[in-house]
Amino acid sequence: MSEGRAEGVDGRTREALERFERFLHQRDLRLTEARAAIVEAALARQGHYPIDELIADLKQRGIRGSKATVYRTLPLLAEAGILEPAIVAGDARSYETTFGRHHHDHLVCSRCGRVVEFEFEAFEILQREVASRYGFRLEAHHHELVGTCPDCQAGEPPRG
Amino acid sequence: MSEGRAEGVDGRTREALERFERFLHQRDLRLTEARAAIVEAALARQGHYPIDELIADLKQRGIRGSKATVYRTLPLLAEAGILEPAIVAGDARSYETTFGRHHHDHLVCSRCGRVVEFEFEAFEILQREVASRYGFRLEAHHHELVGTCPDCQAGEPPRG
DNA sequence: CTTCATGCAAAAGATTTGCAAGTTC
DNA sequence: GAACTTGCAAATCTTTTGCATGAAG
Repeated sequence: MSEGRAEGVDGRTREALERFERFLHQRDLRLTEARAAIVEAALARQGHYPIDELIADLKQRGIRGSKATVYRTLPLLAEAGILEPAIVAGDARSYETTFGRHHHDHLVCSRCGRVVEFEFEAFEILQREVASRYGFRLEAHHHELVGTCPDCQAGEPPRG
Repeated sequence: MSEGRAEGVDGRTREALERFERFLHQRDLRLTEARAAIVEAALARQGHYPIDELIADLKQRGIRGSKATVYRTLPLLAEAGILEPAIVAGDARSYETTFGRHHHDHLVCSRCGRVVEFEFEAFEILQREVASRYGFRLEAHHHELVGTCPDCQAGEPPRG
């Protein structure tokens, strides 16, 4: 990174870059151009994305960031609290950019793959309850509901 | 399968074999020796297991069931409701044998990997609530709490 | 200049597939 | 016999690593 970075980048992305830079400094690592490009690509993404889509995004954009660099950077971004590995029910590894977003969980359509986000405070409360019941200090959770969405129910063939 | 199958097998395993056989019949597939051996190995397992551990079990036991056959059989067992892919937070694909067991969710220690199972009816109720709010027909859910278990908290170095 | 980062290509794993030979109905 | 299975090896895919070269402090 030599010139003024992050031109044309929105506020959330800029904040993410700042947070990442702080995080890296703490470990004597550096915010390089390649890493910044990956942050920008991740922040531009919505919802869940498999790693190779992120790599494709990078190729389309500036062209910087090799596959290996992306693989090396994603765990750092996760540790820095910028993104999270997404629940995987067997398919390819995916991530979700969580920086600057409210916590939410997901409702996934098993037919069409549509993802609906929901927030429901009662879950958070009960989760703390369960953790404390077992003496655990709660750090995170994965919660995903799977079902058939209204559209797919409508287009469904009558039960055979 | 020619000789009397399932000798020395417990009731739950026998029921699983029966269910699987019915499932296979519906599709004009067959309950072969290799498939039965995989069912037995899966039913003998507790908790989460990566695929290669199941394969190792098979090698130890009767020696039948090649890697490819196991990979081909696991999705069938999942469809038959005998096991389920386990939540994966990034590592290797694992399964859990659910046949004949109460539904439960998991509390996982992020330090030592210990897994505690819990049942909490309130979650189930709220999940139905959320699904119906969005018009989804609920089919399944993945719910995992991540934290530090009591033992690991005790053995923890004082905060630096 | 010393340490860290990158890209490429090779390596390592995990999963899937093609196919000839063996089973089951 | 026709249809379904299996095991093996080869083919794919995904992710990780080694290393020489290029930046950053």
